[in-house]
Amino acid sequence: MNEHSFRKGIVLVRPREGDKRRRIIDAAVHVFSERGFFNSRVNDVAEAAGVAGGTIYLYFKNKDDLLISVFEDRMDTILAMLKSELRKELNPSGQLKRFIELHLELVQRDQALADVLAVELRQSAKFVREYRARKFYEYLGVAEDILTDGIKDGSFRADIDPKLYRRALFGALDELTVMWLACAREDRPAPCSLNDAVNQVFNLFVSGLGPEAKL
Amino acid sequence: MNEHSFRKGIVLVRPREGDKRRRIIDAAVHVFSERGFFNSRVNDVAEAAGVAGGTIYLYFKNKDDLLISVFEDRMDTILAMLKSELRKELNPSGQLKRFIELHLELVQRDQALADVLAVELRQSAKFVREYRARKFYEYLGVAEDILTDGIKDGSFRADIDPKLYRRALFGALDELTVMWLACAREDRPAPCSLNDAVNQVFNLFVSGLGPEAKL
Amino acid sequence: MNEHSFRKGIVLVRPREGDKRRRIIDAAVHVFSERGFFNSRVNDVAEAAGVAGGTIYLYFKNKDDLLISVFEDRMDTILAMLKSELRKELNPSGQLKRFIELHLELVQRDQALADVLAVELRQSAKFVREYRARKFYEYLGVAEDILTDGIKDGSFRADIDPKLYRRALFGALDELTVMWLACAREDRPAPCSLNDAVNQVFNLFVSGLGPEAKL
Amino acid sequence: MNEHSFRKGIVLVRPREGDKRRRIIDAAVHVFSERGFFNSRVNDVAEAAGVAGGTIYLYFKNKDDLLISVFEDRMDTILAMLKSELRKELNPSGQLKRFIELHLELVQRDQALADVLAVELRQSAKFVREYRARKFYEYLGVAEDILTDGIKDGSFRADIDPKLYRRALFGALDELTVMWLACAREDRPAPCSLNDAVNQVFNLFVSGLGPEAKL
DNA sequence: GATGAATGAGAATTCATTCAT
DNA sequence: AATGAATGAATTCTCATTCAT
Repeated sequence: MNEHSFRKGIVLVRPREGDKRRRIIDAAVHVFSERGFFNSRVNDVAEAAGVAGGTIYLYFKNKDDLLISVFEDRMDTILAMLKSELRKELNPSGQLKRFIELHLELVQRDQALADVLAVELRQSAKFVREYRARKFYEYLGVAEDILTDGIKDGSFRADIDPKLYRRALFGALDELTVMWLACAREDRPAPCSLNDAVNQVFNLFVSGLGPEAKL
Repeated sequence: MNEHSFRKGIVLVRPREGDKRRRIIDAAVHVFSERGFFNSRVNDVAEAAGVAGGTIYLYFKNKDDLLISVFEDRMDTILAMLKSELRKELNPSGQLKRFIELHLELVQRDQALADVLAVELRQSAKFVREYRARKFYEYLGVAEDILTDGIKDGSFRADIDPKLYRRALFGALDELTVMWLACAREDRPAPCSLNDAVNQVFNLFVSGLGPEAKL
Repeated sequence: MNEHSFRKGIVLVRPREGDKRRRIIDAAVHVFSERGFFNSRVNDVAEAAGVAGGTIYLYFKNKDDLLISVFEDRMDTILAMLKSELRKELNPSGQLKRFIELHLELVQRDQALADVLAVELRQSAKFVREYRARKFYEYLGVAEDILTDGIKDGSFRADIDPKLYRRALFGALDELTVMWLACAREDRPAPCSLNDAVNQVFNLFVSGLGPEAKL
Repeated sequence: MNEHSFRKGIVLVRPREGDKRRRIIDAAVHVFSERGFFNSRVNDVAEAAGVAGGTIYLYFKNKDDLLISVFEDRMDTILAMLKSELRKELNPSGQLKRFIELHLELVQRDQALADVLAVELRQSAKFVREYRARKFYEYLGVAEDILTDGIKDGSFRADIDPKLYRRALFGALDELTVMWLACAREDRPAPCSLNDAVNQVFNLFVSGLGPEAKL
């Protein structure tokens, strides 16, 4: 809210700036992930965040807004991380591999978040149909940029539609996410190591299934 | 809607056995697709089906059961059609292409159904987490069979994990579905023809992105 | 709702037609009168009417609508009664006296109703500011007609503004209503008999109105 | 609003004692008038007064107390003004006319206040039923005194009940007030000039009261 | 089987009031 | 004194489900 009301490095730092809002969002990720968005009560989130029910409404317009805020908050972090990491890669091929790696790493590291982003967010009609657009397209945009760069420099074939491929890539990763979450939930072991998954998806997208593809 | 399907007091046209159940399921597909499962009222479905609210409960245990029944009903049809169509294809490569084609055709032919299958089914906690499994795995199984057959007969590389690939394939198709539905909803033209989409996805999976792959 | 779904005089009369709606309105008059509109809970009304809370919402859009419906329902009855009674009077002077009499009689006969009409209805901003108009003006219109008729036939002075006088008359009666209600509430005796009140108000208004003022 | 009424760090213009209380009451008149008492939030009043929400509770016990305080504060002023003005009039007839005049002038001068006094004060159950009494009866008492004086000195008929007539007078004026406020709110022109209204009401009451009715 | 009126548990949201700073 | 973030009790309204007809 008022992020600048204290002076850095001086004693009078307002304790835990943005604390409540942050705690609520963090709690929401876990509660929504656990029970699902529609089955979670706002008070569940409040309790998990250690605040009173009404407090949620000081920071969020309503339950939907809370869901959207969770999304925005997390996506901001993820997008920043993603861009910064990809900048370290030299060529589109490396970037694509890193993109896949980062996506799947994230899923493993924070399953609750993965669940909210991959499953719960699709619930709110309002979300999928009206809001999903912005940050989501930014994420897709990152993938698309890799593809167009690769086409330009000749690492990828020129006859593909980047808009279609970025979707296919996202869909594949998203579905693997759902699979992984299901395993975790049912205490089944993951079907393969993260490394294997990354390699397989990378190979799929770069070389395809064809036996003579990859020489 | 149904007030005239028989004549009062006369023995006549007893509406076809199973008529109501069918009409309710058909209505549910459209209502759930329109408003989303959680935002749909049971009475909305009843009204759309031209039956009274209570009638739903003569055919389905509860709202969740209705959703599950929609899924089972449609999946049965789809799986039967899918299997029968694939039997006509001679080799795994042709089957894969046909599989992609049939999936995407389905989306175009019946968008409401596609929407329910692709989006709404992820919703009900009960669903994604407990139910989705059966018929959905059967669908995935069809894809997996194609892959394993292809590996066996040498048309596909041996170093792929069919369980992972079938998911990636489904995820890619699913996400394209979502994209298509979004276009339809917002009256934007679809990004490309069905034929193009089939080819691109097929190429992606069979040949990958590599420029010199498929010679 | 469906007032015509039964045939009068035949056995199969649907028991107590409009029963619930009627009972809710009757209950609302008493509950609102007792606790005040804003301090009444919808469930109080439901309980008083002997129905479940949700049932209210089958008959009324919301709490405000219930208040407005109470008003409309009662005013319809009152206006019908008023007009029918006034038709029996031969001249404006007699009608004016009867109008005053009926207004004050009503207050004495049904204090809960009087309280809702005179006090509680002024609470709902929506009501006073947007709705009050219609039926209320019809009531005022009855008074105005008497005044204009009286002016025409010479029983009342011609230099008065009927729009102003009808308001003054209503205001005087309304305020007496409030006074009477306060007495009843506090178990004080009414300040005077109904007859006296009628005569005094009549004298006040008629003598003031008379062209050569009551000789 | 108030940020510049004193200079920081300098002893200077300590805002007038009672400043906050006054500002809150003034704000309350407007906010209550605008939205109605029950629909006004305490914070609305605070904001309008330019103070923090909690500050209200340094000056008033609770929301009801605020309403009562508004009433008392305004009525004190009005009663003082009223008495002082009436003292300038020589006879009951002149006083009655002046009373009417002052009442209606008040409405025109400060419509927000008039609205609160005429409409909102009937609201709070606590109010109409317990509190309204005191200052309101003092106001009525002023009217009654005029009437009894007039009866004593023969300017008014002896057969009237001053308790009834003072109510009728107040009610008439009150209702005209409501009418005026409605016009103001809907940007309709007032039905007549203030002078006309005063004369009409005066004629209504005085001619009706006159022993041989104003010849 | 079919109906649809009735139910009542459940949830989101509001807002008067408090109190640590 | 003043603040305004936080509280949590209270209330409206919704809707899956039941059941008498």
